[in-house]
Amino acid sequence: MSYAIAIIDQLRNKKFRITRLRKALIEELGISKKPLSVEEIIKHLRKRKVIVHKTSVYRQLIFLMEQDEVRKVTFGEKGDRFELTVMHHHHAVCQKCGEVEDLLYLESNIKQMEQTFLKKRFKVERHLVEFLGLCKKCQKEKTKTI
Amino acid sequence: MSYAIAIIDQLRNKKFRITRLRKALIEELGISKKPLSVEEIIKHLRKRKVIVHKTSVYRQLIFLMEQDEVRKVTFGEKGDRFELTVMHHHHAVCQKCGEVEDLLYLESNIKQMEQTFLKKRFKVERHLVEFLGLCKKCQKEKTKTI
DNA sequence: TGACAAATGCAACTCGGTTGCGTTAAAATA
DNA sequence: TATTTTAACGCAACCGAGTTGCATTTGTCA
Repeated sequence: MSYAIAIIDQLRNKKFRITRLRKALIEELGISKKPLSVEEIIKHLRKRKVIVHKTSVYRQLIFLMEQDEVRKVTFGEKGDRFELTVMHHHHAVCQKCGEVEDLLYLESNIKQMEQTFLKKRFKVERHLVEFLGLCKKCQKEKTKTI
Repeated sequence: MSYAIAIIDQLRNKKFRITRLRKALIEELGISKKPLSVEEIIKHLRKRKVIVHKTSVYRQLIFLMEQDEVRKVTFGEKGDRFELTVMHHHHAVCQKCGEVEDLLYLESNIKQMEQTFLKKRFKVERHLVEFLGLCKKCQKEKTKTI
């Protein structure tokens, strides 16, 4: 199931243009199981014959973040990664094979932590909760990590 | 209370040289209440008359990370930040005034989350747990965030 | 279909971080 | 304490993710 159609509709209602890039980018993020780097985005788009300049991708991502449709996440690598806001959750990232697992089962823990802030009167706008390590497979064939 | 002396001693025992920069850097990280950026490190060192090139700071931080005495953390900003491993905990970062509060009271939540991974056989090597938002003070005088 | 602003492509740029190499200074030895 | 060795340093040049300015293209609406 993809969230892309709803997002595109919402943007159209807000009178924003639906360009080839904007549409394809939202669709790609909507079907990706993990947050994507700009490099990955360009590669994926190329596969579906949408050839774009990195500048346009960055500007598009900034636009979508302003509309609160996209969020930046970090796995402690060099570059940033991006995901649809509606798909926001947390990840276990294998440092060797790069496999990403969604951590749906942590949501209650995170909610619980955010309760703590209510008491402290700190208004949480954003959180980073990611776990980096080795997946089951890669623990066996242990070599160098990324 | 500073952790610097113990760390320096340990390095000396491992036959590493204790240079002016190495010593001053460990001491600065040891007295800082928050993880520091390289820019901040250079500024702090300058105040105590230790003038160093950014290259040396980066190399020193890489060395200290290899020795597992220092960790890289990210607050979702441009650059990275660094802290002593023994001081590792999590933070609430105000996006306006930059104030950083240690989240000692989250440790039990994080331990709990890591329990989850034991069941999944995912070996956690590192985690990112940071909360970004507005502190009590800045919520009142609300303007632009960083 | 034409007009117009929004979005795009491209070149040049910024800036955090890295690399190569010649120089300096910790610390072991005499 | 002077001498030797080599780890650590400073500097210049570089790398690459992300940004900016501007001319060109394209989505939308009359």
